[in-house]
Amino acid sequence: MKEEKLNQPTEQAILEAAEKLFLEKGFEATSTTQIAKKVGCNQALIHYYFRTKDNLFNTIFEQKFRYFFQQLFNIEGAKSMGFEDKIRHLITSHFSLLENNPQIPLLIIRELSRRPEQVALLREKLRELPEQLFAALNDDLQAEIKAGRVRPVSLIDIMIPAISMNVALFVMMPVVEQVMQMDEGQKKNLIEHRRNANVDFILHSIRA
Amino acid sequence: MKEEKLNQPTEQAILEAAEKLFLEKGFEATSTTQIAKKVGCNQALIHYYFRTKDNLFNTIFEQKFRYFFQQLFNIEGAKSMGFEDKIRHLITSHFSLLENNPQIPLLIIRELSRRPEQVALLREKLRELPEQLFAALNDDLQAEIKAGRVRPVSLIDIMIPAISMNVALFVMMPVVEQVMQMDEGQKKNLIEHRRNANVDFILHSIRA
DNA sequence: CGTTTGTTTAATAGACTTATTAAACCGTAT
DNA sequence: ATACGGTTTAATAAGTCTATTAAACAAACG
Repeated sequence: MKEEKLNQPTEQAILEAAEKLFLEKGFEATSTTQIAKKVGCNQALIHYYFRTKDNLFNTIFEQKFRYFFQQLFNIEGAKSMGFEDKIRHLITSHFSLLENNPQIPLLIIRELSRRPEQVALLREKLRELPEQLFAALNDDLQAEIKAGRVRPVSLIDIMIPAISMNVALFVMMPVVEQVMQMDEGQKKNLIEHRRNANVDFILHSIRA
Repeated sequence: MKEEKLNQPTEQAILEAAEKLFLEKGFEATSTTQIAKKVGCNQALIHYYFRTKDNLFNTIFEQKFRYFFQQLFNIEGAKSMGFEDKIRHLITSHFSLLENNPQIPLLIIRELSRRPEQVALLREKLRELPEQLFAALNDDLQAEIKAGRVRPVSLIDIMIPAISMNVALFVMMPVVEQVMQMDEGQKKNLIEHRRNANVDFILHSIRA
């Protein structure tokens, strides 16, 4: 029986090498031979630990995925804030999460359509959110609207632009980087600017 | 010598089948065998007309690409409008272009990194815009700001959110569709709503 | 009717992919 | 030392992929 411990250095090394390659090139464009080469081991070893390439991919996908959404909904600390600070906190947290995992959205977009099993995973993860956060945030929003500090707008019409702006930045960044011939410093500057620009744009848009 | 006429029905059929598959699954995940099967012809015929798979892909990529950016910068009719109408026209035109070509952004994001030749193509296409439109639009913006109708904001900080919201909608739509189990009607409703919601969100955000 | 020209197909070479198998290896415990 | 466990490798099966080649086919022309 396979141990679940992962204390094996090679199994971990395979996971890490495969993660990098899958994130970078996608499932189809990555071969077990390439993974083995990156690890510095024999190709058969990949199959010894994970049996199939699909297995290996799913392991990584689920793990990255659970981590990503766990972080996404990990929004303690915003509870006692005022509305504007709460929005600011949520959006910048989302931004930072993307900054630290810039390739995950594209991985999901790329691979989800051919993997119905993992659609269920995403659906389940997404069901954890709505009641707790969404309802509370919506109460706050309605109060702000009633108080005349925010124009009448639905919560979803705030969230979609916020998520879109954050995700689009990191999904499109590789293209922008190449086309604009940006160096690392320019890229960092752009990201740093967008971190606040995105949330400011949202806040300006919803004020009454 | 190969004719450039494309009056060959099979050559056109190959282009159309390949376009669908490349857009749907990407370059790596599409085989010439699959293309031939979709066309209903022998696999060698693909190579008879295009010699290599890479050739075929590049032909399609460049064609789609030129069309996309030509449309993108085809913004006559906005000249004589007031500022708000001009912004509205530009953003909804962009939205409609994406609506009619929803897979092009993802194709570019997916394939551009491995194709430096086509980075040059994109760079060239992008250089056609800036002087004409950007400068004129920026003059309008500065006038609006001076007149106190728009808050102080740079043009790029308006364009990035606008493009991001529009692109993100169509790039993320396949995922949203699957996860939310939306039918065709719900999808249409969402798109119809976002068409105006996106531009309204921008206009609200920039007003003084 | 036969030839020519462009189109299409069958066959296949050669490279690469995933996955399996048996053998080699290596540290540990008897 | 030796036998045993898990680990790693070499070898290879079986399949797919791109691309080429030679032959079959069909329509137009002499």
